[in-house]
Amino acid sequence: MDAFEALADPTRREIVAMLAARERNAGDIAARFDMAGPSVSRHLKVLRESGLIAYRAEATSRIYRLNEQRLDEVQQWMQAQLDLCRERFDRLGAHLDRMKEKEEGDGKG
Amino acid sequence: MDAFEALADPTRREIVAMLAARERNAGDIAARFDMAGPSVSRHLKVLRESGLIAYRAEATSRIYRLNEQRLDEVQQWMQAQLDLCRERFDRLGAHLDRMKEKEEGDGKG
DNA sequence: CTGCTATATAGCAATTTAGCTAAATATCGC
DNA sequence: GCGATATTTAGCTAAATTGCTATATAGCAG
Repeated sequence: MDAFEALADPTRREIVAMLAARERNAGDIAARFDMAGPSVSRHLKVLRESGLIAYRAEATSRIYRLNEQRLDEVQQWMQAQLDLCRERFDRLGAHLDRMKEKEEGDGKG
Repeated sequence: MDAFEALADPTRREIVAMLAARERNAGDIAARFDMAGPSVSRHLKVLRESGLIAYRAEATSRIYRLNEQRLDEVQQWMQAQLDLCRERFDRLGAHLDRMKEKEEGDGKG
């Protein structure tokens, strides 16, 4: 999953956010950045190669759109880590609960 | 949010996944990789500075744990983009539904 | 085919990164 | 304090990345 690498750059994250709202052509995207056109074009290429975005040609312009599926893959990896993290936390909570109940059951306190 | 940059590296993602399951000391983490200890140590540093992990010292070892909060921030950014994406898709669906109803109401077809 | 617009690629310089080995730091047992 | 263990920092090199400008490609208007 090379998408993580693509998302490491703030310019590319902005592009992703722009395209999450709606599709846009390369020129509109480039216009939003204080950066030479070719530089933005390269960012688009990285995003394309990561599978996070795709485009269709329309006359002379290329209309970019987000590829939800790839974005979802990244999302799910993140979610999986969080789930593991929280599951562990829950187990700890349950464990402490059991300890507490046992203590109370022992007539201690 | 520098955490995205930290997550760009596959070794660091593996470390995150390891720590999502449970906390571990630096040596255990390093042992899992076919890489010199100092190299792993540097990855740990990057993760630390990104706020994704933290550690506590215990005797001579440093016990690392995931910082769920930072992970959650990344997760939420991802989720926000997906939500935007899907919301737009829903609007399109609703729009098409309205079109279809209108057509049927027109007695066309 | 020519010129115009939209976009991408080539090639370059500066910066960053990931790996390595060697050395420093810190804790523990004596 | 000394030696052993655990871990990090320093300093290096090779490779990758980012930005730039100049050039190439592709469709459209005439």
